[in-house]
Amino acid sequence: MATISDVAEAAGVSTSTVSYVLSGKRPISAATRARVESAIVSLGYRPHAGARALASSRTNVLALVAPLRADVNVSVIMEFVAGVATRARTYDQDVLLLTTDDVSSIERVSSGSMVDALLMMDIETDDHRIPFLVQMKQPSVLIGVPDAPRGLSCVDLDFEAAGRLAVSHLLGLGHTKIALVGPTPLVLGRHTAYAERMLLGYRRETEQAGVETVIQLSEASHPGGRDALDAVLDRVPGLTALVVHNEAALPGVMGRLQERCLVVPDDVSVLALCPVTLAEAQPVPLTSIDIPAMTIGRLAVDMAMSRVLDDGLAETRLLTPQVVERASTAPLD
Amino acid sequence: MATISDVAEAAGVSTSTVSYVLSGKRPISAATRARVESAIVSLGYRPHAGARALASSRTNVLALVAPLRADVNVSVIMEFVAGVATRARTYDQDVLLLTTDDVSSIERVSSGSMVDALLMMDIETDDHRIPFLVQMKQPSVLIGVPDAPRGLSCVDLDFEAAGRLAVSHLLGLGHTKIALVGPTPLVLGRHTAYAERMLLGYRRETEQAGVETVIQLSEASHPGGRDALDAVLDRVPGLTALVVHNEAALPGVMGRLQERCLVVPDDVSVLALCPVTLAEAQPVPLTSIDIPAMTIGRLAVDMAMSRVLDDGLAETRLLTPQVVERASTAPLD
DNA sequence: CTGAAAGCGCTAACAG
DNA sequence: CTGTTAGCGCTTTCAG
Repeated sequence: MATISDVAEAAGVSTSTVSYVLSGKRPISAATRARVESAIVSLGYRPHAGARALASSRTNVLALVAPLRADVNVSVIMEFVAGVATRARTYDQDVLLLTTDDVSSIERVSSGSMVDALLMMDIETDDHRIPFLVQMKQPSVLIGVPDAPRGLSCVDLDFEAAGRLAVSHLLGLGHTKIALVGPTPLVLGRHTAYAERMLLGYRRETEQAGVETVIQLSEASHPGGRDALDAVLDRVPGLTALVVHNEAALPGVMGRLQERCLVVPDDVSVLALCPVTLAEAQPVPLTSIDIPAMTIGRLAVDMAMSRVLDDGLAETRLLTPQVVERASTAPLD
Repeated sequence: MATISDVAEAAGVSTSTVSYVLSGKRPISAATRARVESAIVSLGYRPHAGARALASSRTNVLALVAPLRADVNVSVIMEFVAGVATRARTYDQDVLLLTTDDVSSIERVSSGSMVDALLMMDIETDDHRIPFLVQMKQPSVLIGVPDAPRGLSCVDLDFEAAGRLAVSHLLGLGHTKIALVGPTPLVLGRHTAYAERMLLGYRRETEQAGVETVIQLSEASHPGGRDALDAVLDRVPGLTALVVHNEAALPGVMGRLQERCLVVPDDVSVLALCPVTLAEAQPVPLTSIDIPAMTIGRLAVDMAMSRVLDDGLAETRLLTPQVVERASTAPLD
């Protein structure tokens, strides 16, 4: 492998000049630049990442902490990851993937100076990793909003608003016998922030409107969705509308509705909280509140890089949810 | 951050001793080791990854090239990634995720000495990246088998055998009116290796048995699966068995069968080629040939590390497919 | 606008 | 069993 000295020699300049040509951190005459650049090309020179990191304390790598739980919304995670990875490249950053949520991985990459910043998914309301993130030398961005961000940057869909919006949208259509098919007990058991916030919004809006409702947790699987629907129909006689916040259970819920000869939206309206791709892929295109995972991933990178590059401030950004009407909701009679 | 000199000073030894305590590359007396280790702990010392990479030309990072295409088997990819990430940690390696399949990323991480080895998914029969992988200084492992591996390591399920096995299993049950719902035209259009190999096996086995069959490509979506099933039923009057090699279309196929009042397995047997988790999550648990994505991911890491550590030889490993009987297949009358 | 040279923190000869 | 020291390849003062 060619080194910076090889390039310098070939171009008849010093190594620092080569370095500055590469970084653009000081003016270089056109002639010199040209010679250096052609030397770089002809030698196939690439800077050594480790050497660069050592000298500059910048790694050009972002850590993404993404627990790959089989039980949860695989497609959402994938979208996040895609958004992060793509956006990272626009800052000339690569992505180091950490799939465990234990603190040791975080400490390793942080203390080992392996990354410039950390992005963390699957945030819990009282996340045990936060104290570590707070005292790291690298900035971090939470994808999800804990109860106490402690000065960390956060970004997410406003899930509380989404919960409210789901309810108010159905109320607006005249439905009052409504229920929620929610996340798996596991997700809630971990106090996953987005799930709790959505429930909170859902509850507040129903209470405020004075309508009774039922919240049915569901396993994240086809059979789980079927069972959840059966339970809901048992618990809410005369049900006319359903909110579903559980991607994996969605097909089961929809399938079971059909089996029970309940036509969507004539008999039951369904509003899903899930990525558009999923909403559109159902047998009946679903009215939905989108989870803009790709966008959130991109924003997370932007926020991280603003802190890395410009020493920007921490902030919390909540994206406003929106209902997109498709074929699964209708006014009550 | 504490450096190795800080530790050496605190322990009253030289930096090389600290280094050797850490690497275990030469014997250290128990007493010295103890002092060094306690110094490490009390200072919270962590070696600087860049400095280490520079001095040792080992990064302890593996690159995973995993194009995150929305159209394809999201759950399979996730399993791979999980298998790779988990196994990597047992070798004290981290995982750098590359989500584009262009050559420049590969060159960047390779020439920049960012990684110790590369794992590459989504291999095509005549993959344009192979020439680059061949001349890299780091070893690489293909997850998938191209036509000409050119001395690279490969690992995958034996998809040709899987295609044959799917056919022979159904023939063994007495079915002769069989069809295949295959991958999306896009996947085949890219000449994705696993898809072509499966088709090859499927074709060979049917030809050899002298049975006619139909191969129906399908979009990777619920509606895609529905359409594919309709097309198949059109094209094969009296169909009694179906092989499905398209995870995302599976729910659509199954749903449409039910809509058309075709009972599985009484009227139509279904054999799926997909991860177990998916096969078990269907309304009717599917007889399937498992795609052991997690295992393949683990093996890929093992193969890569054997080349990194022991300078092992390149090899191609094909996992033998197996049918697991569940509720979706039955003998013909 | 360019060069010289001092590190960045660690590993691995080499020397004892 | 341990210490000394020469790099690894790059960035960035400091000097001109």
